[in-house]
Amino acid sequence: MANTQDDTLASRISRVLAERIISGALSPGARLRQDHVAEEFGASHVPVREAFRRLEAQGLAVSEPRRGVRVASFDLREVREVAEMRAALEVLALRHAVPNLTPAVLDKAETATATADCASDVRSWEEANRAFHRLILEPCAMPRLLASIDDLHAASARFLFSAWRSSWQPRTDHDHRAILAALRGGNGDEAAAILGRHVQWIGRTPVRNESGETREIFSIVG
Amino acid sequence: MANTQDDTLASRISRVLAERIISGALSPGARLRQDHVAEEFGASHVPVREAFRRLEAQGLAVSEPRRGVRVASFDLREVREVAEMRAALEVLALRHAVPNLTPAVLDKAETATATADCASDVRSWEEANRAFHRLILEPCAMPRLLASIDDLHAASARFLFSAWRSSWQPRTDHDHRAILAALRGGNGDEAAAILGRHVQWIGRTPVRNESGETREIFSIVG
DNA sequence: CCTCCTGAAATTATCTATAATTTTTTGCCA
DNA sequence: TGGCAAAAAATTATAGATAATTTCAGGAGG
Repeated sequence: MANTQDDTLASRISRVLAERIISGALSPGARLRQDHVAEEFGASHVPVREAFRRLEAQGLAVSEPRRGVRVASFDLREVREVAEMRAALEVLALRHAVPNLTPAVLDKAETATATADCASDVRSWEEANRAFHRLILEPCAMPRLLASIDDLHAASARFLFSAWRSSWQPRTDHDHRAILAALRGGNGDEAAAILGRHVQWIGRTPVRNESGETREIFSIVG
Repeated sequence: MANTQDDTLASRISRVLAERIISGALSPGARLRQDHVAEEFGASHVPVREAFRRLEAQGLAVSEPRRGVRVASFDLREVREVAEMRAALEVLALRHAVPNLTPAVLDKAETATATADCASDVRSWEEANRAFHRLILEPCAMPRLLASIDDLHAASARFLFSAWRSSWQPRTDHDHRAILAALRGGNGDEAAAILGRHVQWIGRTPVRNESGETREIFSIVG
């Protein structure tokens, strides 16, 4: 087994459910029935309820008393809200990270960007992109700020996977390279400015729905 | 009774415990024992555990698997972190609130500031101050952002009550008035700039501890 | 054919009781 | 006094029960 030591059952359940919500395996509005989840994980309802509370706090689920828990819905307004919050907080984190950035970290970030550029599917692009942002922000050493940014990245990833369900168009991330160049040149203000603009960029993806109509779905691509 | 309908037991318990943590009735590092809490509220351990998860998400408690839950500790670095996060997010919220601000809202905010200036104790000052910030930010209509700001205000209040345990020195809040003047004059950028600087102001309070030594305790006073 | 109502089934929220594990405390002995 | 072992307490989890509420399916009536 080798999995029963580290942390609590509730947190394992919440991680698995979070992953499913982010990936889109659980659609917005879907009900999360505690007894079904409990049965699936071979657990009782107590840890399941605790997992639900965590998902609620992360904004991935909403709960109405006596009516149960549902996967949170989202719309263009929330995509914009998350983009702006990420811009504000990531800029703050970067400003504090700048004095602690080492060439080694910047090299790792460069590698992450290269990985993202080569990604052939949206899942691996998201993973590499997130790694890039994490790498350059982590040295700010502000745990509460980093935790908030992580939650916003989870929301971002959900929007992204919902827009690019299967297809993915590889792209070269010029912003990431410009940020790295500015950081290497010791120009923290410029790097922060590019990052703020970069994160707020909202991509449009044309999507054909069941009835054959073409809609545009919006997501954060940065 | 009239209290058993509205919401769930778990959320009531978490509200009461949050209130105690913020007010300082529960000190940093204090253990929260689920059975004791359950007994006090005449509840079983299940809703208590759910309440703990919410406190954890709000940053008011920390949980170590198998070792239970404790009231979160904090230090000057976290005070600074919360101040900077508040500055970043409140500025963002104000920028979006500006187009929706009405004279009625600004009048209410002015009243809140007047109430804060007259406050004779730190509790009522904090309440009025929070009302001021809420009033001018709420019209941004960004629920996720406002929820984050609320959590940061809870943390701020905790720092504040810890610094000004009993005493409180009334003060006239010139920043609040300057913000209102700028907003009335249609100068949103200036209002946002003052707000950003205002929230980052960290007050120092000399405090005498048990051994008679004088230390300085820091908190956000805005 | 659609709408509204009703009753059955499902679900939530809660409690009690219990077990296994782990941590903390206590108390003994050197 | 210090260190170790036993006892006590606490956490995490299960199982089963119950009251209240919501959901849903089907039938009566327009």
